[in-house]
Amino acid sequence: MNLFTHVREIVIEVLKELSAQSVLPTDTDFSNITVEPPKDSRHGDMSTNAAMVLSKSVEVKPRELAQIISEALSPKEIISSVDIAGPGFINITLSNSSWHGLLSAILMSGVNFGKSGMGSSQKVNVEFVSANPTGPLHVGHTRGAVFGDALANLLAYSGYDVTREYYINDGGSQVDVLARSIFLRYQEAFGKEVVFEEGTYPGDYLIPIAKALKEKVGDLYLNKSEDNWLPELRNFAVEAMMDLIRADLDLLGIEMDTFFSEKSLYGSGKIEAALARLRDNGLIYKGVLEPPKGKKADDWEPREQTLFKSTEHGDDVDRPVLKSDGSWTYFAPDIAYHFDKISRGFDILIDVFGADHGGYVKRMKAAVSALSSGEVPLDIKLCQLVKLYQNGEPFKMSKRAGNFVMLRDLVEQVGPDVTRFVMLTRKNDAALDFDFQKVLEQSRENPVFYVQYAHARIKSVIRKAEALNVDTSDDALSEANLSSLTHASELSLIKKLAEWPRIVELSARLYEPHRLAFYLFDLSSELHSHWGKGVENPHLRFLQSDDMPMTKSKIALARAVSIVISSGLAILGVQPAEKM
RNA sequence: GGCCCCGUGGCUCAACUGGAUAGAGCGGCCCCCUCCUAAGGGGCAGGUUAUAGGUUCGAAUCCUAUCGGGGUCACCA
Repeated sequence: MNLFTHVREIVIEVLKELSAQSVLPTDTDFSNITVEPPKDSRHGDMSTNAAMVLSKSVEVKPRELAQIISEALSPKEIISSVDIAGPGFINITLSNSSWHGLLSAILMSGVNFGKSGMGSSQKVNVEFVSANPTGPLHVGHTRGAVFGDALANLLAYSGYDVTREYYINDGGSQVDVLARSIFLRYQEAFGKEVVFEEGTYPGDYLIPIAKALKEKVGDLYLNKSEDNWLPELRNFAVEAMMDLIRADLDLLGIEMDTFFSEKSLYGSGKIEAALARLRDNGLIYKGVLEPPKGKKADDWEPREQTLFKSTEHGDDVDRPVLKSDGSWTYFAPDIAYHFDKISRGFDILIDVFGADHGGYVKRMKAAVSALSSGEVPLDIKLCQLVKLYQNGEPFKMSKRAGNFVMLRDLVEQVGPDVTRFVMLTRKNDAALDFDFQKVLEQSRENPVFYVQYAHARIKSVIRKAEALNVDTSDDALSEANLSSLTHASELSLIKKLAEWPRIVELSARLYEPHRLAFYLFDLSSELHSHWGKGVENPHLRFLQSDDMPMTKSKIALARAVSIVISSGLAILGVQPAEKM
């Protein structure tokens, strides 16, 4: 139940009546008309831009048109007053009873309040994390993991049929490197001295993997040359790495629906099929690329390659799909992978990439556009880098020294809730500063605790109400006498709750889950503020020990707030606190 | 040099994709536990939204240029 869309319908209805009366042209376009909460609550409950949007087409000054519209609007039942302000805003104040009706509706729909059919069961594929299977996840992957998961939750909540997917890059030469690195650790496990040269992975995490290998095969590979063990070790290594990665994701409560192997594309004919599709559209040709402009490219030399004409679909230059030696580039299987997603029948594709893959966006979109004849939209959400700080100092991570901060370390220290919430309290395309020490030492100042505390306060007060024999089931509460909730502070809490469905819808439409985190913070702030007023004014406390019907009404309000907080936290993947 | 992202109080970030007097948190200063959880509440100070033009009823938001910061640039994945 979204009160804002409801009121918007009323506004549109009124406008249609006006065009029937020839005040407005019959072909007027109403699509730009919005009904929103005004920034300043003194302007009323809802505000519409209708007069300003339409004034030009009818050649009437905005304020005059606003006058006409507002007169037609005022008799409507749920509206208590209409004002005109500023350049032509029509400000609407709803009757208290309509707010009470909303509160009752929230209690009756419970966790379903805010869910919508907006997605109309369209199939969405959200691909995220997709880290190379060469080691455990580190902090850099965490943001994309949390973002993708929250986005998937949000879309599912909004009526989409969501698949979470992980693309395993197990086809390339980095897997050879991994296998060789494990082989070194394997030799080490037999007491051999080994040297980790440039181009190997020296990380400690391979030691237990090598031990497991030793237990499994004994000294079978020990003094053998590479061609005896490389293929087997590749598989062994990737499986071991994926176990690590799955365990890391599990720490954050993330569960993928599909793991898609790059390697499975080779030899399946799928790469050939995808490229054939492009070729049929005249988008594959042999040619020589220009050297990158302005960039010093000492080692650049003209080279004939097989190219995808991605420029026809918005890219800046055409992209090679075959290397000059005739083998696939990385791009080729990725094209096939996305073609596979399309042929699995997804209506919408979303890729969550790290910012370092920004240069990859245009070509991927070009490929999907070409392969689906523009039918399947691909949205790529880039998560900017996470800059780690320790005591305000930038924390250096070095690949060479192997001192990456691992996802596991992070989650074990600050917990999954803080990790998730903090990562989501930022727009995905803005860089994120994450101060280890700050989150650890000043955890009480962290927004996640603020929200959880609000929830815990409500739970506490509900427990006390139950001790006073108040029936706190949602059914009972929805039948409470809500009309006794007339204080401005109580009403503004209800009004904040009314925004929930539209925040969900907005966030889902823009693929911006961070908006939910900010909303929850605002709602919690409203709750804490209301709570604080109870100090001065005992009539505002939730528990009125000498007036049980009144207590029940106020508990109904508290319960509605907790419903929305827990729905919101569930989308973000954060636990609501019962007690603190 | 090309492309992508960012630039908003001392610091970290919002701002409902063009709306009204640009909002929060932290830090600073001042108040509030005889009271449902003070991990909280109330108040004060702090802004020419990097700069310069443009578009229009109206710009932090869109366009152009400039300046800063980050990312990325064919035979790696």
